[in-house]
Amino acid sequence: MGRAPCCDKANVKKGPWSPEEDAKLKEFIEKYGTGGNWIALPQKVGLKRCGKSCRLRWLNYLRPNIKHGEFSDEEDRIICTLYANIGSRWSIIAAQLPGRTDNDIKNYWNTKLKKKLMGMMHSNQGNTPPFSATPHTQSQALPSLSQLYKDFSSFYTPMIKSLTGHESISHPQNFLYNYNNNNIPPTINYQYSSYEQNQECLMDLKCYSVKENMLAFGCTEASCSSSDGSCNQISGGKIVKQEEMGCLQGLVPNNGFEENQKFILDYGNINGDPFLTFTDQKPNGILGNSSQLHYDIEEVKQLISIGNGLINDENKTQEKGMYQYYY
DNA sequence: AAGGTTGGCAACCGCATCACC
DNA sequence: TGGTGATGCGGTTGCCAACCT
Repeated sequence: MGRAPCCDKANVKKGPWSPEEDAKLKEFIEKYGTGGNWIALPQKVGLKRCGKSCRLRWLNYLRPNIKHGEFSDEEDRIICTLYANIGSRWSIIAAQLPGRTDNDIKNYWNTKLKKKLMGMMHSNQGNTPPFSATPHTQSQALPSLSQLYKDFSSFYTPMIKSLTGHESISHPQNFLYNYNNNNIPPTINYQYSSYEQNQECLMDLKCYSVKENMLAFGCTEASCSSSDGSCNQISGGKIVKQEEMGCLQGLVPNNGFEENQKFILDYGNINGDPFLTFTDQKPNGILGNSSQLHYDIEEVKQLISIGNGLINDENKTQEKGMYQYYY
């Protein structure tokens, strides 16, 4: 037996809203609010509409400060950046764009922005992306990190330039290469913080400094100002309490990873001292502990290419999963 | 001018999650 | 703590206007 429908389908009007219906709904909500119950609302307002339909109409069209019309370049850039990081989490993306609704952004992405990006990619050297869309298998050799960087630079930099206005990303600026995650094409995240300057915030994502920048997905502010000392951050699309994110409390020793979890590898080089940081990511997207280890680039490559299992700093084995390289 | 095609967008649907009892 | 209803989200549909042939 299926669940009961939220309203009497036979007696509700569907399709486009009339100006009269809009006016009724708007006036009622502005006067009395929703009362926390959308299902009961249409009856109170005197509309033959489903509660869900009323909610949608209000949120996407009638509520104050809704922005309609053309998206700015800045909005384009934010959408592209967040989409590259978190995918089609439209509500989270919308939260970063005041006045825009998730539906608006979704439609805009599907009808215009995606095509615009594809156009840029295809016009770039007339080539397909230099990264294999085939999921990585154990028998495949991973490309070297320096090769990844070269490929990335030559293929994506013109596109990024057109989106951001930035000339180029120069080594050792960090970028994120999302390898073996079954996305086609593999996702690229580009970031601009520099190791030298140890910037707290990346250019457009308001991310953390290098040590914590694996937390960068959709973060709001690096600082915390709420009265109780806690605050919410968005990580991997999930809102989590800051204190839940071990990374923010400093680098803590890693004691191994749970099975089938993802992790992020952060390769860097400070004053000629290469390091590898990996951060475990729970299945729900929350990032947990991280450790900083000192390997050279060949060791990193070797580490990445070893087979299944868990990763920790003692046995240097790894699980299959999503590998995100920072340079 | 008319029919067909495409693009844009509002709205709907079904599912997952949340909140409350 | 499990059940139930409400809410929120993302994917999809369908309508309409603009454009093409």
